[in-house]
Amino acid sequence: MKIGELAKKTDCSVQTIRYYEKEQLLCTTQRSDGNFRLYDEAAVEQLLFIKLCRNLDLSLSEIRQLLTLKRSPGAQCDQVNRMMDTHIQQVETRIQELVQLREHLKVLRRSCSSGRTIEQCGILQTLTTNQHQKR
Amino acid sequence: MKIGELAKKTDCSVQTIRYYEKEQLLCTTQRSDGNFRLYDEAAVEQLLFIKLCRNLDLSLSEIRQLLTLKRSPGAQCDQVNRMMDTHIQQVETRIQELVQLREHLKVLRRSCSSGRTIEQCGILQTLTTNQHQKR
DNA sequence: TTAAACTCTATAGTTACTATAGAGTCAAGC
DNA sequence: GCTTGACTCTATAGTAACTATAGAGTTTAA
Repeated sequence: MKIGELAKKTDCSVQTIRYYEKEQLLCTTQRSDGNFRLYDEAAVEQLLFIKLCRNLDLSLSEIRQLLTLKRSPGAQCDQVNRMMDTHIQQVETRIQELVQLREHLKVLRRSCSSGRTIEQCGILQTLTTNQHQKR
Repeated sequence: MKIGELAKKTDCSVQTIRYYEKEQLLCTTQRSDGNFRLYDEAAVEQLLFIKLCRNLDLSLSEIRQLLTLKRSPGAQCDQVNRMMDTHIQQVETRIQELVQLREHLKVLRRSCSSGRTIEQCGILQTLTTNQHQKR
């Protein structure tokens, strides 16, 4: 199958597939006489695996590691578990940051109302005041 | 004051200050005989304002708009309020996405335990299975 | 006077793509 | 055989908000 068909099957853009190849997430494939990339079912599986990982917000580098690990089925899988733990922790941290940010934004928003001028704007006043607090 | 002093006063890197100037968040300043940028207290205030906005995760483009608005003190400030509302909504959405992602990751993590091999790894098995769910 | 510390511009790198230009390939219809 | 359209190829630039570097010039203190 050519790249367009693979793209359709996996709901991935053609450019993204070529990008993944360049980034070593997909191996270089056979080429046709006219220099077109040719793929098989294994490529579909691999690409779907990559997509699932991306949906989990794993980086391409992390996915690359997972793909490497998959190639040694007898090795310990602790590294996979550790990667997930670290990743979960990062998501957790980001959620907490955003929750705080949201509260900060809401407080700020409440300091203004409609019908005011820029000069009277509670938001701009707060941001311009010299109390320069951090996140 | 030269750029290094401004950087120290605002806890901003020298490169970032030059970058902000290029991006029109800071106006071009006077230069010394030796072509060094020279700043005054107003620049400190402006840069601190930008930093506060960045801490609120506002984009440089949004900050640029705010700075423009600040220059017409008589205009209505509804635009500022709308920008905040939109921004709060975006943060809200992102939090919800991340909370879902976290749950998904936790479920996945529970499918594996220590001491397994790659072949037995619950995480990799789940990701390799053909149930290709979306986020 | 000379060395250290500072500043300047311009450029490349980061992440994970997306978009484009310009060229080649292939299949179907005339 | 020829043309047209759909597809593919490579290479390059753009995105956001910086960070890092090279190579040059300036200033200040010893």
